Amino acid sequence: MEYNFIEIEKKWQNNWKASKAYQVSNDSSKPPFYVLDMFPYPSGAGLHVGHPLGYIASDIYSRYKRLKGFNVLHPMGFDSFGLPAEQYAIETGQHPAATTQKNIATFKDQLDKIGFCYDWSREIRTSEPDYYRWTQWIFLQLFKSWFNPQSNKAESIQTLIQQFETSGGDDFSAEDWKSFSKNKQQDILMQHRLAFSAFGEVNWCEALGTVLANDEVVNGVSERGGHPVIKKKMRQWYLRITDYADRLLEGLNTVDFSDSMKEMQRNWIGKSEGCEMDFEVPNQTGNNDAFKIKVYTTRPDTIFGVDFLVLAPEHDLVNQITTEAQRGSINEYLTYVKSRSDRERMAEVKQITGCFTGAFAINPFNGKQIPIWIAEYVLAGYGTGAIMAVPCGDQRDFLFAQHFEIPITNIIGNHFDGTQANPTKDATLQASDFLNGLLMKNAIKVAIEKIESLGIGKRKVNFKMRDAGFSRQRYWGEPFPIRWEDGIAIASEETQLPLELPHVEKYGPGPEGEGPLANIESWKNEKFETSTMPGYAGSSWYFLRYMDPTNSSTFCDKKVSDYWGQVNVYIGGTEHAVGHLLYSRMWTKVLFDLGYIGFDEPFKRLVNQGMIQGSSRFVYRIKGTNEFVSFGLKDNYETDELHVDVNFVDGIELNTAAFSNWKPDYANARFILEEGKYLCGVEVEKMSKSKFNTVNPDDLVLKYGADTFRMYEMFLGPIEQSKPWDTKGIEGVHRFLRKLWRLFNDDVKGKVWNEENATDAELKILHRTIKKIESDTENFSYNTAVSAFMVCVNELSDLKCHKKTILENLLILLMPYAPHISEELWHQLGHATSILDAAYPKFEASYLVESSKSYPISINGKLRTNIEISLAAEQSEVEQIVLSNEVVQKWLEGNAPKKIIFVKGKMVNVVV
RNA sequence: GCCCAUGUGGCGGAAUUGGUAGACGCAGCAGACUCAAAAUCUGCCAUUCGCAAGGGUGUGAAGGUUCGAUUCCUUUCGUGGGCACCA
Repeated sequence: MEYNFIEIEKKWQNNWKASKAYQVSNDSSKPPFYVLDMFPYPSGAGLHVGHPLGYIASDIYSRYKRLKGFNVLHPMGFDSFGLPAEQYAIETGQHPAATTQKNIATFKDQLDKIGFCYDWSREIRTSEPDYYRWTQWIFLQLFKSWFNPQSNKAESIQTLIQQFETSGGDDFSAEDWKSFSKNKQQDILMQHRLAFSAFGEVNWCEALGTVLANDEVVNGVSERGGHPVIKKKMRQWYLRITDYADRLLEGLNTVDFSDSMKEMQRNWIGKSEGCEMDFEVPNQTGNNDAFKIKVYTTRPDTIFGVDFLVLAPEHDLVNQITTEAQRGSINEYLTYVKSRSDRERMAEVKQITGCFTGAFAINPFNGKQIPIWIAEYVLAGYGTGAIMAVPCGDQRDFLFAQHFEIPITNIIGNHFDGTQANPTKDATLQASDFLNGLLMKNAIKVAIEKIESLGIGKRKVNFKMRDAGFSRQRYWGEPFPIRWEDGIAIASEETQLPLELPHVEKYGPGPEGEGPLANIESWKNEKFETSTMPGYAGSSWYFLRYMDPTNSSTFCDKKVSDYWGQVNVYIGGTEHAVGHLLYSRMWTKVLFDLGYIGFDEPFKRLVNQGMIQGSSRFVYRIKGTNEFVSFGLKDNYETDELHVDVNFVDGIELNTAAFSNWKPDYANARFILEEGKYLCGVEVEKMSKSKFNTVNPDDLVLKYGADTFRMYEMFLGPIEQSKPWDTKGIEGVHRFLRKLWRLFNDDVKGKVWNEENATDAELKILHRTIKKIESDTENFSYNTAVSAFMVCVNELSDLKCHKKTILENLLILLMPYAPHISEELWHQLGHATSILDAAYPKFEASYLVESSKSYPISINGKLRTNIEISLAAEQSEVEQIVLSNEVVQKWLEGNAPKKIIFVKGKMVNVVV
């Protein structure tokens, strides 16, 4: 009987489906365990081999936990709002709802073939009204809440109103508050709401009449059409995530994420401590009102080394302080900056740009006049948008000063050599008045105290993180349940939700860059907000909905979320390190503060999967011809590099016949070969349809079966590591499964397994495997687990062990990895119930006890021989054995050893 | 530019806390079985010197700590991911 994986996999997939084997109840005596995948965006390209990497890992873990006696929640759904579907709609006229529907069907079909244990009865789609009704509801909670710094948590906006009514606010009294107009009151409240509206900059493309995503902007022009793109201020919604900055930092101490992941989040939040300080700018028009420029610095200790101030080009005061003489150049510079993205502005430090405003500020400590410049390396969004530049202590300031020939003041003596800045805090200050003689790091505190006592500034904690933009001028997203009346945002009634996305025929932008919803008359008449929510809205809370997916009275019953609790293990790519993970952490904290859930961190443990990259192949067409030249000869010609479908290439050798048949253009292609072959160029890059480097899992499942595919993906390498896909090697895993099969069945003789008693040697193999698989599975070290299965089956085959007592335990260990073949063989062994709920084998250490070990013997750290020594032997005994050894004596050359290092159970090193 | 990760045979990778570098698999080579092929099985497989025994070198590069470094430290180069409107 042969291993017919096609039949076996179909049989058990149908069987599990019919018996609802993967349906999970919210009511169980077993302890709960929640294993979650980052749900996919259902792109039109379908699933490629990169997607299942994390899904297989989580599937293995879920199945393993189920064997260990847990009630495992393992759901899947779709993040189905998003830009690509809309772009596709603009190009083809097909409604995003229709294409999304179709793409999801394809995804589900592909996922099912791999044999995942998802409870599909809990599937969610963020673009369904039943789902986004609750996204809108949570948005309203954010809108109706503020962050109370006293209680350090979100509270109803009503408590703030009460506070204003009884004791007023920062700069107004209770009486003032009551006298304010309704609009003014609402404006003030808006400055505290967790979801708020304000003006912010967007990428605006005049030619296309629309706002563009950063992705759609390439080198400062639109990807479509290559039109210029500038910054434009528009009214936008934001989430006040900065109020949660400290709690987002603290929360990292309570979760099990990798250190690098925590580091990335900490850096993103970017907490820094320093101070704000005012620099006066005498008003040149003779008015006595001087301007004040507020700078933020983390290095107030360097105050006597300030040689110039730099403002962000967008800074409010730029226009007012610029002198007439400089106005022309400043305007020119502003135009240049408008065309540059933040990224470009920070990245190209080699190219130093800036412009002098003509104005001078006064250093409050020594009265020195310092020139004020504007430069693109200062960003308006961070700090106060103005910095004090200290060239001797900051390399960027140093290069700027050098480039524009601004004289440099040295405040650290010979710690500064005039050729580069010294950014350390370990130098002793000189020429710094009251700070003279202090170490810089100690001077920071002294300087801040002085600044505060002089009343020219104050201590200030700053965050790099900015409030999160929450508006998109798009169609395919959640509508805001907000109407605008006389400039006041009015929340929809919660009972009126969902506010359904209206059907449109055209997806073009509305007037003035508004979203497509602005083109719908009824929508405008109702005064509804015309932008929609961003992609991360739906994904910020979906893990809660899986717990209680069909509840129509609340987003998730508190009793249910209390039962499941936090996601125990969350698996997904590092590309979400900062965006999605921070947003969902914030939403969870808000829902916790408001009492809707009982935990304030969503994910207890995070496992990052690496990205599977594509390995692209290139051919080289000689310019203006239909002739293709092999890789090694391409430098002799002028060529165009073209992606070629990786499926036409064996290694790097092109199948020229298949290539010619690929596209009509290539039908008459001619080839210049090297050594009779056409060789392709190779590059590792993102797996993408447009690069023709995608590999479809369906083909592999068809050819080798789902079990082989699952194990091969895990065998590729550590789960968290990125690696290019290579199908070579899958044969080895397939051979392993066939070898396993032959322990039970012979192709000719049929059944070969028996009920004999196991020998010690066989039990040793089994228990070593149990131990290894259990710890590897817990640690997500699946590549070594697969290897351990191979070793086990190799050894059992060598011993000709066909014993049921050994094999049935092996099957349970293997089930999470290769469920179909395990279930089939399990039943062949005579079991009537499913292997899905078998009991995990228990490891017995007694089978592995050894009495002696072959110790490696090194001379001066170099391995020279091995000696079998009892594990009970102590140092003196071991020394005796080692020194009498022939090989050791040869290396000693008659000398006595200096030292003998003996690590029990490990090794011996003789130092000569 | 900044942040994070990463670099080991022809290839994917393994190596517990600093303790035998190259497990397992792919590819390759030689052989067995076969009319033949597939499948399967056996052996070899970092590099270099050597008939062999045995020795030298070797974990991106250069230094350092240590009896001992793929592992720890410093410097440096390459590659991948992220950088706020892709998801």
